[in-house]
Amino acid sequence: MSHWLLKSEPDVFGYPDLERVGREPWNGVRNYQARNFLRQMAVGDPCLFYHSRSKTPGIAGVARVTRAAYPDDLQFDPANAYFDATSDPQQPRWSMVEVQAVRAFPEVLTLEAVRALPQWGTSPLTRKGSRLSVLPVTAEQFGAALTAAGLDANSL
DNA sequence: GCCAACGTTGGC
DNA sequence: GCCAACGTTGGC
Repeated sequence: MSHWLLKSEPDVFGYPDLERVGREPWNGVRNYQARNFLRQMAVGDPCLFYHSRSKTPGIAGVARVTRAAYPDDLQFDPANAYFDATSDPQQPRWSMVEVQAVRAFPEVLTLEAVRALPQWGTSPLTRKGSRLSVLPVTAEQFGAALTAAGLDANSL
């Protein structure tokens, strides 16, 4: 089992939105490195849900992968902002997974608080200028984030 | 293959 | 809203 972190802008789609809808296709990823991570995700993998471009950037909750990578349909919709005219339907370029809300953090674990966790020193998340929107986290990083948020990793 | 220009991300 | 950092594009 692998652990992941997904970034989302709460003004567009925040953790409360995921709780409201239950399951959500994680579409619109248009970065090769992030896409490759999406393709490595397995059903059941836990994900930290991160709020970016927010007044208080940080981890808002835990999600879980409910469907492994499949073609992102937005790439074939000319009316959609994520349309990619050069993607071959026989060999779709972009993938998405489906995720489900698992548990909200009691309060957002701020980026500042994440940076203070020694396990996170090597993560792209805490590196200045990092724009990777889907990234792997170690089990240690995942556990440390849950503990810092006041949750028991075994209670998920 | 290089690299400047551009558009986007994301913390502040 | 600002701007540094980044990934992508396209001229050469």
